[in-house]
Amino acid sequence: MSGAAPGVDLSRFESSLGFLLRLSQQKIFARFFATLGPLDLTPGAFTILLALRDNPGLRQGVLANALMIKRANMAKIVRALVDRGLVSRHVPEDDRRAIELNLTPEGAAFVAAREGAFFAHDDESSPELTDNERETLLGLLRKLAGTQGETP
Amino acid sequence: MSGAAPGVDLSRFESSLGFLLRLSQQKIFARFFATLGPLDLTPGAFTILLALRDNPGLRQGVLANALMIKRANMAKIVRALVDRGLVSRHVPEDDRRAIELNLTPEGAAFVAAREGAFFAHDDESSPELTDNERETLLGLLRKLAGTQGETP
DNA sequence: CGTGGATTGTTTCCATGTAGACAAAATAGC
DNA sequence: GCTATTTTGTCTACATGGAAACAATCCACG
Repeated sequence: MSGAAPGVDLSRFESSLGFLLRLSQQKIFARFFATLGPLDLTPGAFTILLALRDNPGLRQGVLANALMIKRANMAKIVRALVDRGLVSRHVPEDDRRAIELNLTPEGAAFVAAREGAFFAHDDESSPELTDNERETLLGLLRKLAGTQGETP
Repeated sequence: MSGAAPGVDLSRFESSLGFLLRLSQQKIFARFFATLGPLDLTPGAFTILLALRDNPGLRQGVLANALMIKRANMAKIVRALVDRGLVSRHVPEDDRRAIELNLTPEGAAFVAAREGAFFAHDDESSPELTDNERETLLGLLRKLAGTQGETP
């Protein structure tokens, strides 16, 4: 159980989805940071940039819901991205409460320069699994996360 | 994509293991907190109690490694559990640096009173999946997390 | 039209987890 | 035996994410 724990009985957790998800996510993210540290952004922030690349003008709250990021936290991350000149804000005429987000030219360049490494690393992030197993896992996670079947 | 995000194109992430793991874990944990809030402990801390129930006298660092919790954080959680009277510490004679952990009688009662609800909730935590799919997912996550095949 | 309720993003405070530094103890190597 | 290195747990400073409260704005309803 948890490869590095000889002699520790964690068998009770082997059927716990919550536990296994946490462990798996931790493992994948640790690999991310070990390899892509120089990305200069957390995976979450980079995901936001990617989402804006594909969805220009998206409202902040809509993006937060889509990525399951809380509004308070999204405000902070967006603030940081704006301060870095990667994202720009615009208040739409039809809703003075809202904020629409776009990548700046610098933001677009930032994403273009790093996207390849980001996804290449993700593709190689599960050497424990065969390609077939990985695809199966992705499919099940999509279903669990509610991402399956929706199209833009 | 992410059921609640009509009109947002997140298709680029549908093959991202890191993203899907984070989303899934978030979803499962949100369900945990919504249902088992009165558990009075984070899932992680409860997991520690369960692990100690099954592994009495385990060394703190060994437990931290097994559960992929950083030493600094483990020290804090254990401190809190000790302060609550759920866990006791003992310095072993053969290594004065180390600390062995055990459940107190209160700790054991705490676990016994809540374990059923904890795992029952976990068993019901993925209504999006069939039983078969859930078993497949568990198997793949065990493989990914490196928990497969090891026995006490 | 006016009011109550809902929505949107922000801020502050809090909780949780980590990096790095440290001291004490144990181990490895000569 | 001695010294350098590693291990173990703790503490501090920091980072990250969330809850709650709030103001501004929008919407629903009478």
